[in-house]
Amino acid sequence: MPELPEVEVTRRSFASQIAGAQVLSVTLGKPLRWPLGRAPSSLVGARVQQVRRRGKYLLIDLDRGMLMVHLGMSGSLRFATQLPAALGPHEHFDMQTDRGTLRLHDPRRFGAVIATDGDDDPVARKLLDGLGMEPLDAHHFRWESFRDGLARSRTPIKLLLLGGKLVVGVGNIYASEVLFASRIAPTTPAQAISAIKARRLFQAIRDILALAVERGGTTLRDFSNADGLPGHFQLQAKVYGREGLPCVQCGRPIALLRQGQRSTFYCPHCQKS
DNA sequence: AAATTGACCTGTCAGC
DNA sequence: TGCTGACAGGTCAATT
Repeated sequence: MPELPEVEVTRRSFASQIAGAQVLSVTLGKPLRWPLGRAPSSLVGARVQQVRRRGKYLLIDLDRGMLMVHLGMSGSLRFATQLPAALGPHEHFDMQTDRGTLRLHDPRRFGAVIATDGDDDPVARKLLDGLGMEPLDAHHFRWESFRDGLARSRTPIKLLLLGGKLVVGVGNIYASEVLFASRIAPTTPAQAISAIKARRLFQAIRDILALAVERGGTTLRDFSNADGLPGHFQLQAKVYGREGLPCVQCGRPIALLRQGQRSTFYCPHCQKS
C-alpha cells in the first residue's frame, strides 16, 4: 500500500495530534519484520516530540529515543482516542498515550516498529544511511546529483528508481507513473537517458509525488490515513494496473512487463528509450 | 562494486 | 465448493 505519498499523508494525519503525548503502555501482537529492539515497557513514560519521515520510514522522536515505523507492503496506522481495547488479528503494535492510541494494522507483517536511541543509534544508522535523496525536499533533491546518479548506472531506469539509493520513496506504482509522464521506456539503462528526458523525469518525480500527497494518496485499493479516512481526491494512475486498457495519450493498449519480479506498466508507443 | 535472486507472510482472486 | 497457483504498494541478505 504505502509509497512515499501514503507514508507522508499518514504522517501529516497524526503528527500534530500525537506531539506532546505521553506513552502509557505498549502492546505487541505477532512479530513484525524486526523485533522492537527493547522491552515495550521501556517506552512507558516517554513523551512524543515530533514525527518526521525519511524515505518510507516514519520517525517518531521521543524525549528519550526514537521509534521507527515502516509500513512494509500492507501496513497502515491509526491514531484515535476511541479504539477497541482488544487488538485485531492483524494488529501488531499498539501504543497508548494520554492523547490517543497509535495502532499498526499489517496483515503481511513486512512492516517494522523499532525502538532506537535516536538518529545516531547503530540500528537507525544501518537502516537510514545509504538512502537516496528526498524528492520533496528541494535542498536534497538536486538536479546535478540526479543527473550524475543516472550517468553512473547501467541499471534499467525502473529498477534504479525502485532501488532507493538515488532517490527515495518511488515505489512500484509511482515508478511506472513517473516514467510514463516523462515518456521514458522502463527498460532504458539509466546512463542512456538523454538530458532532456532526465530533466523531465526529475520534474515528474517531484510533481507526481507532491500531487499525490496533496490528493491524499493513490486511488488503488483501500489506503486510509491515521484518521481512518480514505481521502477524497486521490490520484488517478495513468498506467499502473491498466494492462490492455487504452493509453490515455495515444489510445493503444498499455503493456505489462516483469522487472526484478515486479510488474511494470507502460505504453510501448509513448515511452521510448 | 553492481546485478540478480530468494526470502519474509497473509490475503485475494482467477481458473480448473 | 474447494483446491492451486499467481500476485500484491517493500527491502534485506546471500549469491553471482
